[in-house]
Amino acid sequence: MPALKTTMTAHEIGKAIAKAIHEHKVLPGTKLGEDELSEIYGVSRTLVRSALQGLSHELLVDIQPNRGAFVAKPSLREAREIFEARALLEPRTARSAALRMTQDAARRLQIHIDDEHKALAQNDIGKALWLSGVFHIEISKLANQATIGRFIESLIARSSLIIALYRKRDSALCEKHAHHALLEALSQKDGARAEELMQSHLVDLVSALDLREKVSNPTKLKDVLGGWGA
Amino acid sequence: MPALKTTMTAHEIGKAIAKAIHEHKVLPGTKLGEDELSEIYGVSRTLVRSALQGLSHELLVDIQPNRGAFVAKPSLREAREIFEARALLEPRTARSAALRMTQDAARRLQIHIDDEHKALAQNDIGKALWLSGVFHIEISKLANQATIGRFIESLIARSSLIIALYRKRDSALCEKHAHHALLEALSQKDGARAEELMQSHLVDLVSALDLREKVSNPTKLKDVLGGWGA
DNA sequence: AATCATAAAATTGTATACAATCTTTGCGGT
DNA sequence: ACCGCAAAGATTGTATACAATTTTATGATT
Repeated sequence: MPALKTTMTAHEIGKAIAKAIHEHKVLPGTKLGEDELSEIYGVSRTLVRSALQGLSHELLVDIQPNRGAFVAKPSLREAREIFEARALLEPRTARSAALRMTQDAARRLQIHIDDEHKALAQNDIGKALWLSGVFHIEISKLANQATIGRFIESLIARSSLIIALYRKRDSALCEKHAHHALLEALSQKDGARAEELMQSHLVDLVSALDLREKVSNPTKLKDVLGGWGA
Repeated sequence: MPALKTTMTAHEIGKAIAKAIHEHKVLPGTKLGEDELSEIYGVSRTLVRSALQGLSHELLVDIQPNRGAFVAKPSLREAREIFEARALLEPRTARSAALRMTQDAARRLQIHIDDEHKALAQNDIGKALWLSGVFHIEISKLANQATIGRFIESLIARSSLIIALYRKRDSALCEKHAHHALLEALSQKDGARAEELMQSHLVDLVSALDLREKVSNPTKLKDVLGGWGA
């Protein structure tokens, strides 16, 4: 058992909060009070603030001056942009990953997929969501392009916010077979197929979202509620 | 004249340092001491640290634990990755920008180009470099894709580090006409041409760099210096 | 009862104080 | 002279104290 660390670093705290966000343990809009967090992690507000500023830089939390930090609520516009960016970056990255694929990587990804299935079997949606994101990140790491990989990582983190906000009712999260098929293409070093699969996988992800403009126009509130006593 | 601000915010300090880096006022590897900066900007170390952490997140500065912050020195590998990423993102973004081009934007970009020429005429290389970067950023803003725009902005900022480290001797920075040609294509809403021009412009930028692997292998030092007294 | 003004409480923003770590300097030994 | 070691100095890391702002609670007025 590892010696218990005396304190957490700001980076670790940020990671912990990011994971909670990714797992939908805390939902968009949730206030992240500094005192509360410093209590939780047993550190002073200094480190908490540092962590929150880091998350704010990744657009995972929204820091409002003098009001505090809140889990970000990406707009519809941002949501669409993020998945457009993913559609631009990830398929190409999957292709690169396929070309550099190794036996060892395949084994690790297979274990990862098994974990995803286990989490789903236990109805641990949050964990499944997180693992699903990590799967995409692992692929981008295989492509060995740290720069683009960082972008993808950032996009995936924000995607979890979008799923929390805009998921269609009773839509499956990640089709079980999608990741498996991807792994297969990668294992066979079939770059073209990996690229295609990733592209369609992302389309599927978007299709599980409702990114239509909301019609609720406040000025029409009277129309809706006007006939209450008639 | 605006009322003189009592203090700078962390964000403003970060911007100021980033601009100095971009303009090659401070070169890669330079130590950014906290006391020194807090003296310069007239704030406590708290804000300086916040600013440095922000810059570190953008990979513009490298924070070494217990040792301090230094202007980042991207490796050859990173350098190549960054321009690969730019080649992936910017041409497509230029195309989008062309489709949304307005008279007003054209005017602003023209003024921008004039400023670039002025800076070059005055031999103010630093300012010219900065303006050149801002030109690319402005185009990406026109594309109206904030997400990808942020990525591009980050890549351009890091590019200035790469230029500082790897520029070939006496290579022209930005061919004068390149930006002008781009503006022309944009003004004509010729997306395809803008995309092409941006692509070749980036190729030109890379060709002004020396991204070959350095041959200096420490084990061969003896070979090089062995014959000193013969 | 509802609303606005005001005061108290809570929270964030910044500076400072102290602790931990690294760097430099000076000394003694070989 | 040169190397290693130890103490002093300088710098970063964290916590706390105080200031500024927002939020909530209270109460007077219409």
